[in-house]
Amino acid sequence: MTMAAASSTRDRIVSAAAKLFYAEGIRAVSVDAVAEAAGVTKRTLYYHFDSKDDLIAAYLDGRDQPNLQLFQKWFAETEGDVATKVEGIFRNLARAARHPKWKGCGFLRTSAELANMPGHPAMRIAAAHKKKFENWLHQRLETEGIDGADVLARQVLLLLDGSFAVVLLHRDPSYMETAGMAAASLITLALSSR
Amino acid sequence: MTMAAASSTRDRIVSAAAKLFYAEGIRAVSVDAVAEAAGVTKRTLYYHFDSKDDLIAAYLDGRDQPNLQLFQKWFAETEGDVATKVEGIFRNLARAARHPKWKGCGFLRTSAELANMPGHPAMRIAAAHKKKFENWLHQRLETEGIDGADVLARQVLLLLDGSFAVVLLHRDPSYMETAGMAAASLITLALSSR
DNA sequence: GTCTATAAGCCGATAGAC
DNA sequence: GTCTATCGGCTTATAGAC
Repeated sequence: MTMAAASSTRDRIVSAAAKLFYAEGIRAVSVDAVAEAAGVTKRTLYYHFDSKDDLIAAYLDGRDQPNLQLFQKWFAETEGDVATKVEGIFRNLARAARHPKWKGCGFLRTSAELANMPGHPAMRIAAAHKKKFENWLHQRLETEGIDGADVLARQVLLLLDGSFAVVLLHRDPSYMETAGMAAASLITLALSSR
Repeated sequence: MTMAAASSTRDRIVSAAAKLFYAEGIRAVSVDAVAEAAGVTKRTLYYHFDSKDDLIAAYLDGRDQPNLQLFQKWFAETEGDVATKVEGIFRNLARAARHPKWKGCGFLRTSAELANMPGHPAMRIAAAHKKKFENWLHQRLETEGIDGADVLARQVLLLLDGSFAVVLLHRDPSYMETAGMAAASLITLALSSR
């Protein structure tokens, strides 16, 4: 069926774009390179996407749910109180960052590249992604009866995104464990004053 | 004198590059654009710099000391204990981030763009810059007799760089004040257990 | 929906004159 | 040290056939 084939082609293009954009950066990767990696011609790519900007947005949109679910899985499978479970996210992230292909957070790196285009569709997708994580964490902390769970969720997010940036710069994943300790300290402090 | 003229021309090129690279991103700005903004021809630019990569490194190198001194000034002119003085850095940064031309941290944005070139000269300059800030803060905290001042300095750095990334994404400088509160909490906690 | 072919222009970098 | 002029290649995007 033509529709099914179209959908599958589109997926292959997004998948190839995701691999290249994440590995090399958005502006460093040409539309030609994405088309070739996907095994289609440029004309086919432009049939499925209006522009390169449209393709960038599709790349980030495809990473939204998988990334969120990974964080939630790491939280869920860590045993202990909520501070320990949050610290588990940082520990797992440090492990992931030791993989040679790790290149930081695709959402943050894209937003850094598109800093001069605040209204870019990809910027809105990235902002919404980070907000979803913050809201999810807010709920987890509020369930524990923590006062100021909203502020605390933001502080953990700041430590998380800070560790993405710093580890990308120094190539030293131990900063992520240090960030996790800080997050656990702040949460424990809040728990102790319930 | 020819030497003096050469030096001044070089400075004008670096200054024009800094303005454009920071405002629009490294890969979004062409060598032609930098030359035109500096009021020289491309041939003159290539007389002073071996390559665009060389120019990028000169841009970041020129921002190293001014940025560090700004942070130190904000720390020095804030009244109070060391936790309050560190929080003063975040408060001043939040004020700076409200300027319409603010586009995050040039060092972090450059490292995000060059993530696929770990050995790039600009990456080493950026990493050294952040390390200098961390070391300076480490000394300030150690002077206060804090145990684990090295870990604490890293956690403040993580909050600082996290706030650069998050504020750039959401365009909401209040995250910087939230990060400053977290930094102050962590420092106060360490002070109380001396 | 996918192809071949190409437009129109910008990219980093260089040649050679003065 | 700065200029004019230009190279070869790559860029996003499109025309038109099937």
